[in-house]
Amino acid sequence: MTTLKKVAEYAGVSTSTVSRVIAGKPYVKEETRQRVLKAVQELSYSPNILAKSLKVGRTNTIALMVPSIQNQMFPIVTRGVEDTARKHGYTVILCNTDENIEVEKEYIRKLQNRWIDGFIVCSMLPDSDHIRKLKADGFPVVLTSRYYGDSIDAVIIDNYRAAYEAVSYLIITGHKKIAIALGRRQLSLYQQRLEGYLDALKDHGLPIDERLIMNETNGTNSFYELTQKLLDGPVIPDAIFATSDPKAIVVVRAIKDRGFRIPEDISVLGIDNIEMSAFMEPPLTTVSQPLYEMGALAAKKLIDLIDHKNKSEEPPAPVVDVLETELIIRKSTARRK
Amino acid sequence: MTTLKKVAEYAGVSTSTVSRVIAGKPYVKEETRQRVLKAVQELSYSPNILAKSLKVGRTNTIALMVPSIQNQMFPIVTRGVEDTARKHGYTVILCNTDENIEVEKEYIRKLQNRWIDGFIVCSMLPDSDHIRKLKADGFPVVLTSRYYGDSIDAVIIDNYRAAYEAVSYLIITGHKKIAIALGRRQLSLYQQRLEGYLDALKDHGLPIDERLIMNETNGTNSFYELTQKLLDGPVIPDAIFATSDPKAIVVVRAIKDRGFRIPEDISVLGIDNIEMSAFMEPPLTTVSQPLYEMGALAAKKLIDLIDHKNKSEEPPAPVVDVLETELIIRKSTARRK
DNA sequence: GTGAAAGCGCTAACAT
DNA sequence: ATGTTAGCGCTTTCAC
Repeated sequence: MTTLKKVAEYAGVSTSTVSRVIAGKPYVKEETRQRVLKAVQELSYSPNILAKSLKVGRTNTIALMVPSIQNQMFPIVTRGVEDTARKHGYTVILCNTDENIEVEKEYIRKLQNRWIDGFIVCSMLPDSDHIRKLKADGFPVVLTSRYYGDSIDAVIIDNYRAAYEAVSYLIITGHKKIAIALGRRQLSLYQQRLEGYLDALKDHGLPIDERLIMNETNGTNSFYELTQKLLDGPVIPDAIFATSDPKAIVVVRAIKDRGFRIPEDISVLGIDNIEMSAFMEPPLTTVSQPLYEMGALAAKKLIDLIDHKNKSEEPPAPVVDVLETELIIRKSTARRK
Repeated sequence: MTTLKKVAEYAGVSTSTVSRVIAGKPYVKEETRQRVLKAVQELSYSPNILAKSLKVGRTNTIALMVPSIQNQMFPIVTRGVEDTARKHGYTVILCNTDENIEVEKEYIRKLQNRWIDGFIVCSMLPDSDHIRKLKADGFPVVLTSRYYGDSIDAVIIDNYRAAYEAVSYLIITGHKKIAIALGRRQLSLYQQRLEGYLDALKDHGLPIDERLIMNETNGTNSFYELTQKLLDGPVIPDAIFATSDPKAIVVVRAIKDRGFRIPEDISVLGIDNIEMSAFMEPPLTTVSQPLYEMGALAAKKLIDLIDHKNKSEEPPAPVVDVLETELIIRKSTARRK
């Protein structure tokens, strides 16, 4: 193991000089610099990041907390985070929480202890008070995808509006009985998407039929049964608005397996625009979220927060960034007369 | 910031005693232990992992290197790795290399310096000599998905056999003109899949037609054009064997867009069994890789290597584990008469 | 059983 | 322009 000290001895200088050269600091004679660099080369020295981090009090490492990287939204967000982090010299630790608050707490407990500079949290739950506490303790935190209140920086989309516009589109294209495949209402993003759905119906003078609201019971796959039950029931929808693309996929499967055609009998519309949506049969009409940009911006904001903290500045007031969504019209929806 | 020292002072003992209590070591009077624990509680102390790591020479952190987490294989592998790592008290750093050897090198250079205990590499390229060097330097490394030679521990599948069996299935079910959508041959896994394809044809007395071999030019999407060109040409296949599921998805899209039916006109068969395969239209016949298990086993092996190293034992001879694959028959293939 | 002290490898005043 | 030195917070002999 080559250390700074050995390099210093080898080059016949002090450790501080070597440290200066490594850090690219000024005030080193060119000749000395060359001698040190030669020593570094010959001993193939590379600095111990750990020792440095211990000394300077940060690690250039951030943690990304996601419900599960297997949810197809998050690989894209993750790339946004990682690319941005790498560009700024940061490394990313990946944490899957499986929506389990205990796992989340455990990760925070473990990582907070001075070896993570900040957190990007995609897995925020309404009762994630430990995350609020983290922020309150002055630890850099940025939320994305989900958020609750303005006390923490966040990067999100306008879920209400996304749903409102999606459902309005269905109404304008002639649909009268629009069902919704609704995610867990505890998550505010689904609550908001529900409200967008309800208000769109209301504003266009369509009645709200409780029987058309499918509430997630046991994970995304539960919509398979829920959809089939709906189709077996008294009131058959002419469109289903799925509150996420993975849900739409399950809904589509269920509809086909019951022998209905998409979009001729029933239109399906999702939210997310995950890669797969374009390759389904039929390709899915959906509302695209700028997932990569969300990750990238969240990382950028987090790094800014960390920089502030390093300069011992007061953290700026939290900002919630709302990114634009876009309705992507494909073949899973059709005009009704 | 509460440190060990403060806890010691508060409890009126030495730092070594506190350290012993924290580490759960014996030789501490019960009464003292209680006093220390109380101090820990009241000062809400939690140890600085960084300082500990610097001292003991390891971090309980491993790095996972993947081509891209957006390739749908890798989220599953990643979960296998992360779940296993967490169970053993390890944290995972995620590195996307985009098949770029410079990015890979940069990550290794940065992480190797004593703050990563080991690497799991899914992105190995034939000329990734820096990874061989890593291993040769005594650094714990496990490959998965790809490997080159037996000098490094690895967890893989039998790519030759997977392809051989897949193509044999197509032949047995009556297909005569089987095309292949072949990934970059530099990657041995695709070379092996090609050989499995060729040998299956040979062993069943079918001729090899170069025109039926589509070589990846510019990423997975290049198979869209390649497939369409093939379908426009003189020799129309009755089946296409795609050497990965993402390729199969693109191939299916191209076939449909050219107006052929699957499986009536052309059968399609993939390899991977990513989640999406079951939801395509038609659901994809494919060879499943135990992706989660590969990740989990790779992590387990790596942690074993790390444990060995910690005990300053010689590393055991590398073992290449070959996991079982399984042909999953769905609706994208049909019997020909 | 418990404490004193050395030191992991590095950085950053402070001196010179 | 360069060197000296005091730690960062922890573990771990070695003494007592």
